[in-house]
Amino acid sequence: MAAKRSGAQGKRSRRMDVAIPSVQASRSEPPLSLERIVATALELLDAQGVDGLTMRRLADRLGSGAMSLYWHVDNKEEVFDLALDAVLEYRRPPQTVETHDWRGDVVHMLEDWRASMLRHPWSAALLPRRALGPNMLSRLELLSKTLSGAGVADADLNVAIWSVWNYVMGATITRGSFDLSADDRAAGQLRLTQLSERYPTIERSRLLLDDDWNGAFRRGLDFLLDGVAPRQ
Amino acid sequence: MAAKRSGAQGKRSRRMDVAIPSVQASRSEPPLSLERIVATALELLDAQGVDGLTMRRLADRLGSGAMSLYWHVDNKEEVFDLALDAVLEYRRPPQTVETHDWRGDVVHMLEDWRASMLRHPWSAALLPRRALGPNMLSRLELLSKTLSGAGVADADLNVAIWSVWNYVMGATITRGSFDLSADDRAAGQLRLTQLSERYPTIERSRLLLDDDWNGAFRRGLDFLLDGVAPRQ
DNA sequence: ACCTGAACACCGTTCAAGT
DNA sequence: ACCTGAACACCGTTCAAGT
Repeated sequence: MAAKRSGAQGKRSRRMDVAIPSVQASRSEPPLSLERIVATALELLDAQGVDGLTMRRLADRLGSGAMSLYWHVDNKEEVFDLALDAVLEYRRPPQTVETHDWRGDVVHMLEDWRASMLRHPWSAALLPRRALGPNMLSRLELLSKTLSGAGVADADLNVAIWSVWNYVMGATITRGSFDLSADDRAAGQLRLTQLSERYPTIERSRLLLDDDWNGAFRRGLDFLLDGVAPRQ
Repeated sequence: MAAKRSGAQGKRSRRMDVAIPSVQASRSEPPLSLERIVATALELLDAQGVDGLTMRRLADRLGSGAMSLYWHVDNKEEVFDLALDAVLEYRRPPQTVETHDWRGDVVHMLEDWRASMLRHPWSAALLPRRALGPNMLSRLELLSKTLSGAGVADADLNVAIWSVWNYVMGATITRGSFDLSADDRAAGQLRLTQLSERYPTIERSRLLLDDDWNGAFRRGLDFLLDGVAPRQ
């Protein structure tokens, strides 16, 4: 609320609106733009994680003053929103033949969603805290349409989607954070071994060292899909 | 690494180690202690959320200087760890008769876990980022033992546990954050309606307005458990 | 239209010092 | 053993001003 100016304005203003800016003084930085800001934010986030993104650092990388960002963007949260939605863009597979393999389609969509987030490990944990951007909505729409086409009744559609959402988000958030600290996990398992009288079962199964994330994801997903929309 | 002193030391030092402290000057604050710090941190987190917890504010509520906390605690992260594990304490149900209803036991454990986190909506999003504390390990141990007793093969145990973990965490994190912003969701659905040519399916099912969280959680969980360990 | 620096009200934590 | 204040190196953002 209380929208200032900016936002959309900043976005369109670069595409030959008024005049072609005189050739940029030698090879100094190109002018600021939403595109450059988002791209650089992604770099920073990938390199330094969520806490690494700072308005000041971001501006620094862009070769501008910290406050210049605020003409293009309302606040730091908007930077997060834009970066997040950039990650979630869905490039549909090259519309091959009409498959009627809805299960395969769904699995593909979900694995692509997960993979997109894992490519930017900060993104999954951010997603549930933010409003759903257009790219995420598109993914949900496509998922919903596919499930619906697969015969899931309208009354069951929301449960199906949220179940799958919960599973994918949980898997990806966990994977994204646990993965960063493989050392911690080894240390954890060690501590577990020392306390093996207290945690015998998970010590024995080496729960904390298990790292077949992809396999576990896929197998759990199959269980869930079996229930959500039984194979025909 | 590089452990200073403190930590465990601070913890035990209050229980009549040296001498009974002279009756606290009138009714001013009791002395600092890990217990008080954690309890107050919980209050602050419940009231203000993750960003609301500040070492300075925490000390303020405790009637001490900001730096006094650092004798009891290594850093802010440790405060989070302690608060988180406090939330996850599991009070087992009054060991009634030996039930052999493993499925009921598992469902109870998972619903209790979810409910514990939802009572402190900041906690779920924190859990995947932190090392697993003793209370969480106990929960996993109990879960593991129960599934194992229900006939899940050792080779499948980790997949089963991580699947369930993923689902519960995803559901709880999502619920915890979406719930805070019911207005946003209504606004989102409104925006969706305006864009209904772009997102017809999820617009029609009113996905963003669905709020039978408990029912959806339970139904999705049943699907998953059916797959993880088929009803005998 | 776009960018800037100074300033404000915050942070977590180190350090040297108090009792 | 326990607590403290001053200080450092940061934050996000407002504001009034520059071009």
